[in-house]
Amino acid sequence: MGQVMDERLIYEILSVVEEIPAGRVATYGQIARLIGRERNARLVGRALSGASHYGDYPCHRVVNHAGRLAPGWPEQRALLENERVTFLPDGRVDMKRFQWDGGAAGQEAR
DNA sequence: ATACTGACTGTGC
DNA sequence: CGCACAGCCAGTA
Repeated sequence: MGQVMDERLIYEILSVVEEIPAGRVATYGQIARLIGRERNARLVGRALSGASHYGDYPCHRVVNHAGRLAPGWPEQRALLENERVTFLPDGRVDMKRFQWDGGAAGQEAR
């Protein structure tokens, strides 16, 4: 079957996603930068759209830089709330509080 | 091959 | 910080 982008890329992305701690969220660009593809943030989203096909990954902890959740996946909000992630009245995640440090240790949620 | 779309981001105001 | 616009990459028509 065919197409799916390089499995290597999928593996790198999922490898990072798997590292996201519960109660925290990461942005597509953040993940893209960690795998050396900062300009491929959109590709990360596309890859995650089929991540479930590769196994169980906390792809619900990945949101865009605005804290907006993935369209067509309202269930994502419940998954995050279940991890103590609070939402703003606008329906966005409070990135200031829940954005993952992404490897830059030293930062912790208060 | 070109055009449009999308789980995106950065910059300017 | 919020809105508008441009840039970017891959898939689909």
